[in-house]
Formats: sequence, structure tokens, C-alpha cells
Amino acid sequence: MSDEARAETEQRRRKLEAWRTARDAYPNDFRREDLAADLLLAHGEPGKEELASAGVRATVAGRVMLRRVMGKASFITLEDPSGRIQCYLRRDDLGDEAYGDFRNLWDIGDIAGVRGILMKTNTGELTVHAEEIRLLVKSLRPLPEKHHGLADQEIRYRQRHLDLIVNAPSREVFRMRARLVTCLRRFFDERGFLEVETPMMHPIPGGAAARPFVTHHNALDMDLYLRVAPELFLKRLVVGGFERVYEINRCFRNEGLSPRHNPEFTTVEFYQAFVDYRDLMDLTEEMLRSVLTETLGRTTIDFGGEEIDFAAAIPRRTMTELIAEATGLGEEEVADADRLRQLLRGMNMAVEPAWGWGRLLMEIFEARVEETLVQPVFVTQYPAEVSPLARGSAEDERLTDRFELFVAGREIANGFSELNDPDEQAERFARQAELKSAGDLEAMHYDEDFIAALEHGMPPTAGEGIGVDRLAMLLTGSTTIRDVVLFPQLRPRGSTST
RNA sequence: GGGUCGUUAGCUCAGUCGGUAGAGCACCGGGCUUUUAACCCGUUGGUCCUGGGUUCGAGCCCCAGACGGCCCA
Repeated sequence: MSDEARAETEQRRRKLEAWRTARDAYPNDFRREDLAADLLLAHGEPGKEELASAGVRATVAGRVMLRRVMGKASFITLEDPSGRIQCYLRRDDLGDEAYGDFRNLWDIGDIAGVRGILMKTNTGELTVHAEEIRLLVKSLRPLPEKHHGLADQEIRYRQRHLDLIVNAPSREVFRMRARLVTCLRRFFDERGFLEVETPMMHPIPGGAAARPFVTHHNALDMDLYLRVAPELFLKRLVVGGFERVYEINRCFRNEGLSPRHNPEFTTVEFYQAFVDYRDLMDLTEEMLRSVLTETLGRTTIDFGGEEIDFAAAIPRRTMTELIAEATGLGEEEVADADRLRQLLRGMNMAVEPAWGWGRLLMEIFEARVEETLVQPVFVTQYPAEVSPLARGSAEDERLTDRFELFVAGREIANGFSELNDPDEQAERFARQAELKSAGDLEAMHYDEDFIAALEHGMPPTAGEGIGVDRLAMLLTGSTTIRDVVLFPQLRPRGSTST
């Protein structure tokens, strides 16, 4: 901290010490009775004289955000969770001592309580004319600038409390996120889904192609993995007879940080027996319209200057179709692994010899198609090679009954008809295990316990995962996940690691 | 991991060609009893991200590093 910041903090500490000598500097007996927004709603309309004759009492409390001292009278603006309310403080009303303490010891950022009578100023602003003022908490550190707020992104993420104190739009983002989660929960509850919690620590990481975080259990003396997905546990619950389940919770993936990736992120994952992936696409559309209507009050969103429309039916396009369109390849060429490999090399992209047709197709899709999918679209018929848990397509054994939803060039949801043939699942795991031993760090483990569960019989089921952070980004127009995660992961300050 | 842009007062930001480091807000002192980002007067406040180098002289040029943003892998 610089001399000057220290100087101001010391100044404020001196004020606190002066205040402390006479009384409890951290009282907890003040009870707020009115919120700023409620007062404004109830008394915003009446004129100055009308309000004065009504003599309405109010008791407010909040953080001092603005201060205008005019000698023997002052205005302060308090901010509470609902909004801001102005208070009018006069020496002649409060007495020399209380008013003097206010002038000498209070600062912007302190938390205060004010009891008084509602009035309107000459310019019509609803104001609490103070009869009693209380300094409730002294703030020892200066707040960021009152008009421009806090713009430094690094400080906004590292000291989120400051961001929340000063930046109203940031508070609104997290309120919106909370509403989103409430809506999701209600949506699934209303449809008979049971909310469950499955392990965050897995003996074998599974359910997604991703590198896990490793931790260690001392008493059991075994490594555990932070889950990359809850999928395999949720399907065991379907085997157990919970035919509709959902979980809203964190997943962890040991990958780089980016505007779209935080190592811990939230998904809602849900499973429903006796439906297939087409039914889930219908359900997803319904869910999106429901969430948008309840949170934003409309079915369109503005994202990066682009209006995105969820009112109409969301188109369903196969991956091969979209690739043919984007690359100009013919149907037979898209079906030809050698042709795809050639194309990728022509795009100057690394190609692993182990990659088969499905993986090559996926790579091309990610490189050429994804970012072009701005309006909502369900991409269907994902290759089996990259979908080791999805049911194979009846029409083409190289494909699966799987879809992903793309909006604004981002993957929002991933769902499929579940593979419930234990023998085929065992073969798929075996193939994944081969890839893993060949060095693919994201390949899945062979999960015997899951196979055993499938052997007891899982009803025909479809399941889906939706990125809650990414939905929150869409709803709030945020282009980086860090703006919708309260405490995003950042590199430790002053670290020397590379 | 690579490329690129950024880091200057507590906060928001200027800083010309390499020549004594600035503004607004906040803070401190003074004035002001209905202000509105209050206003007026006067002060204070700097590891110019860090470490090297070039130069008579570096916030500015060069090298390395840290952290952050963006793009790519």
C-alpha cells in the first residue's frame, strides 16, 4: 500500500479510535425497518407539502455512498440491498455533538442507520429528514471512485466485494444468475424430476472426456478425483428406479483458463426414462423459453449486438450436413476419413494418427462450424467415436443419437439417448482405456461398477447436461465466464510459476 | 504453450520528440442550513508493475520477468 492509501486508512483508524473511546463502535442493536426501494414505491408520488403534512416515519440503514456537507446541514446517500435513499442531516435537529461527530468522524463507505421523517426536497427527491443518526460500522479503507466505479477487471475479480459495493450492473448479473437457477429448479420439480446430490469426489473420473483434478484421502490412503461430470452416478439412480433425476452442481476440469472456461463450473444434468434424445430437444426448447420468460420477460436476447431468438422452433441439423455446408465437401467426401484428414492438414491443424473418422469429423466441426452457429441450433448425430456413453444410431453405426445445442457460437447443452446395453458399454470403455494408455489424457477410464449397474438393467433413458454459467452469460450478455462466476480462478498474485 | 495489448496517486484516466510526473474524484484544512457526481478556496498524496540495459538524462527506447485482457493452440 502506498503512503497515501496508508495515510487515508490511518486517518480513518484515528476516527475509529476517537469514536471507540465513547461507545461501542460495533453495535448490533440497530434494526432497519424500511428499505429504500419500498419507501420510494410507497411515497414517491405525493408532493412536497402533502408528504410533509403526512409525517411518515422511516428507519433506514446502509452504506454511505455519497456525502454533501453544507456547513450546518448535510445530505448523505445510503445504499441498502434494494437501492439508494437520501438522508437530510441538520445540526439544529441532531445537536452539536451528533452532528459534529458526523462531520468529523464519518466517511464514505461507512455503514450507518438513520431514523427520521420522510420529506421531499425542492427538486422532489424522497429524503429521510433525520432525527437520529447512528454510525454502525466504520469503513477503514477508501472506496473506489464514486462516479466511475471500479473498472480494473483484475481487482473486480480478486476483490469481488468491492465490485459488488460499487458496481450495480455486477450485482444485477448475480441476481439474474440466482433467478436462473431458481427457474431451472422449478422447471424440473414441476415435471416430476427428483433433485439429487451425487459424489463430487470420484474414485474413477468419468462421464466426460476431460482431465480431472486429483486429491488424496488420507484415511483410505487413496487418490480421489474431483468429478468431471455426474453422469455415471445419475444413471445408477435411474437403474435404481429414480426415473427422473436432476442435479445442479459443480464440475471440475483440469484445463486452461479462458473467457469460456473456469476450472470449476456449474451444470444442470438430468435424466429421464422412457424418452429419447428427440424428446429432450423438445424439453430443452420448453425449458429455455420458460427460463427466458421468467428471468427476462421475453424470448429474445441481445448478445454482442446480435439479437438471438428463442421464440421459434430451434432447427435440428446433423453434424455432417453442417460440415458439408461449411466446407463445400460432398456427402461421400464427408464420409471419407482420408478426405477429412487431408482437409485438416490443409487447415494446418495437428492430426493424431489414432484419430478415426469420427474424431476427424469432430475436429473439423469445432474448427469450421461451431463459431458460425449464432442463432440457436441443435446439432445432431454425433460420431460414436467421440460419444462413448451415447446410444448408437439405428441408421448409421458410426453415429449416435446425440445432440448439442449451440447459441452465439457456444456449446450450451449436450444430450443423448443413453447407451443401456452393458456389453456395448463395456466395449466402448475398453476402447477408451486403450486410448488412455496410448497417451490420450482426456480418454475415459474403464468403470466396472457402472457396467455392473447397467447389467441390472437401465430403462431406456435420455440424459442431458446444460452449462449454467453459459446460460447465465447469455441472459446477462456477458462475454466472459468470469463475469458470471463470483470468484473466478485467477493466477495467484506474485506467483513465479510459469 | 505462442502472439498481441495493457499495468502511471486509494479510484477513473492524461502524459507530446527522451529533458523537473498531471487532472477529476477521494482524503486533509477553511466556507456554505434543501444539496444532487453539490459547490467555492487552499493543501496533501507517486516503487510510473519488477529487475537489468542504453543514454549526460528513461514513465517514454532495448532485454528479461510478473499479473491482467484478447486471439490462437
